[in-house]
Amino acid sequence: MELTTEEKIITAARTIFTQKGFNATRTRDIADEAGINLALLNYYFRSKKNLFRIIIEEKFDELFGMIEPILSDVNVSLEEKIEALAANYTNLLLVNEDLPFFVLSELKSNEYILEKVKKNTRMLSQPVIENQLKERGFTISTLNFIMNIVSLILFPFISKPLFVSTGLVKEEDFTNFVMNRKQHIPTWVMNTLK
Amino acid sequence: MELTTEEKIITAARTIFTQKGFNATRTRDIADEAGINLALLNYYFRSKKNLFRIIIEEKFDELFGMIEPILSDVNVSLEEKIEALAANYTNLLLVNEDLPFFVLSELKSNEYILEKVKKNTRMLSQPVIENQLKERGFTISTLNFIMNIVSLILFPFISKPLFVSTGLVKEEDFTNFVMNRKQHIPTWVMNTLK
DNA sequence: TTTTGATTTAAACAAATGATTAAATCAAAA
DNA sequence: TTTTGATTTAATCATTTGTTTAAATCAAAA
Repeated sequence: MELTTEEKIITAARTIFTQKGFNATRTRDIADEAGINLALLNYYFRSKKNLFRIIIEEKFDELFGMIEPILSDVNVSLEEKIEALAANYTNLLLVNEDLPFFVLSELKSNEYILEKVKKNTRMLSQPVIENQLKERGFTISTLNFIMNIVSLILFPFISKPLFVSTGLVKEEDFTNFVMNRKQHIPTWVMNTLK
Repeated sequence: MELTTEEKIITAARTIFTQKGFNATRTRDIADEAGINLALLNYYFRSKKNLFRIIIEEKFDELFGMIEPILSDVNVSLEEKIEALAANYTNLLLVNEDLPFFVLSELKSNEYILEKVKKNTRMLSQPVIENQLKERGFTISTLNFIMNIVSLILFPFISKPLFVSTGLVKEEDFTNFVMNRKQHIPTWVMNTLK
């Protein structure tokens, strides 16, 4: 591998921060995972918090970057929007299972992230959706529509530890489970509109 | 107030543990919240972990205690089951907003809770639901049926910080938002079955 | 009142942990 | 080869935090 020390640290930080969150992460664990000396972490990134910002920014964009472009496109029908969201998110989260929990968790405890959300809050795709719902004669509120879509897509990933530990879903079946849901969610959501 | 020292500590622990989780909670914060000396906490409960067990056990039962009796009752129709779950959970969580996130979070990091889940895993109301779905000619899998209900009910509480910080939901509207959803969820879920 | 055991307090300990320091090493430029 | 600046290391520091200790206080029994 041809990673610089800096890249090794970031890679390790990404792994451990997303797994354990900011507070539960030890700088020593990052150093070990990266195979470097502890002091190097502070030498390159000044502080744990600084390093964390890089990761959370990256993860945040991964999770929320796609939703706005899809929802606000007037040329994409409601059906196509749900399909695109279900497909893209499921694929993303299957290789990044900790992502939703991580972001929601840090949002609760991290001042900095709250600010970031508020800035990027042109999540105002609402008008477009509102129009499309009205045009088709659907009476559901835009907020409920969005909440339902996001719930059905994200919640299985957030609650996976619960469902696996109860035995309701087997670890090895989880991928198939969400891949299958991905295909049903558009129908389910459209059916709620009638 | 007529609380014993022991009760004051438990009350304080409940507040702080559910808000911050096990790791982020400081025994000193519990002591302060309870208005007692730090050493009393160990005098009465031996350790932080011990105190935590009492709280998590309690909260765990609150969150999962109701689901099994409702789902496994053969005399309760599918519609009534969804209604009961939506109503009971919404009411419970409105006065306990941190509960779902807290339990899911601790489930990920707490060995002890995993064991507790596995024991109480006679969450095998599956056969009853499976029958009721089959009888009515619905082809959705039992697992998807349960996952959809739970997602639609719980996710708004888990994602509240996100939706509030984006401005999609105003803090003061949240109660109305979920009270309104509570009434729609049974219809939405039944519509996914067609 | 005296005694006894439970309760409470202030102080301190030990381990964990983020950060810093000073010295060692290395690689490129002169 | 020597020099210079970047990189890396081992050791240490300071703070936080769960827990313990020893003494003080209090309330009930004798």
